[in-house]
Amino acid sequence: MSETVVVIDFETTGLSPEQGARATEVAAVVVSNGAIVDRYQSLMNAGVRIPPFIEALTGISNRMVREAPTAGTVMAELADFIGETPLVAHNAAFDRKFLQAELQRIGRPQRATMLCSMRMARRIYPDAPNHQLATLVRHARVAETGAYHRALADAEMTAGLWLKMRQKLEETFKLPSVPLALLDKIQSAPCNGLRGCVEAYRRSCARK
DNA sequence: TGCCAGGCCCTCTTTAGGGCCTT
Repeated sequence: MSETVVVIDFETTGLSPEQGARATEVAAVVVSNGAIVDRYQSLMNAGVRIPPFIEALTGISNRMVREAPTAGTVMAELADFIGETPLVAHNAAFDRKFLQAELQRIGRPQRATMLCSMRMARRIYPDAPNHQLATLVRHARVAETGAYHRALADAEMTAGLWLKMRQKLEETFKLPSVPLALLDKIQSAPCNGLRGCVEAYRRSCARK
């Protein structure tokens, strides 16, 4: 039994909302008891032009977005979908700033916590060639569910990676479960502090 | 094609610099 999380992924027109970048697509998948149990995905029309480089990167064209629901409509649906469930994203700092910026535009502050699968992977797979999502998916033998740089496929593969990392922690340290509180401590500790985090967690459990 | 930002992380470090990662 593991706590439910929502894995989220944004495709955007650039790297920073403060520089005018907007979301073009979002996906969120609910992960519960070791599997994806629900999905949300939508392109969104924020009324901005997608640069050619981003069109080539994601395959999301200006024409596709023109025919999509407005960003406000999609973000309201997304906010209802995720509620206050803890979130996970690959390089969460990136998705967090777009989630906050887009929700702020519709007056829906985001309260859920967000864990980072990339920070977690740096601690659990320190020997991976690098910690890009695509590399980690291959390294951890996660099923590839679609094209990279599309929101639903990236969210699903991040969810798969998340489940593999939890499984590896359980097997390596003989843990009956891996609570989010422990994962939060692991991702906040130094990269070489994984074992120390787990041992501290064991001691805290033994005292209870 | 890859710059734009910014937080994380390592090291030839901590009074800093540069690579990684996301689009």
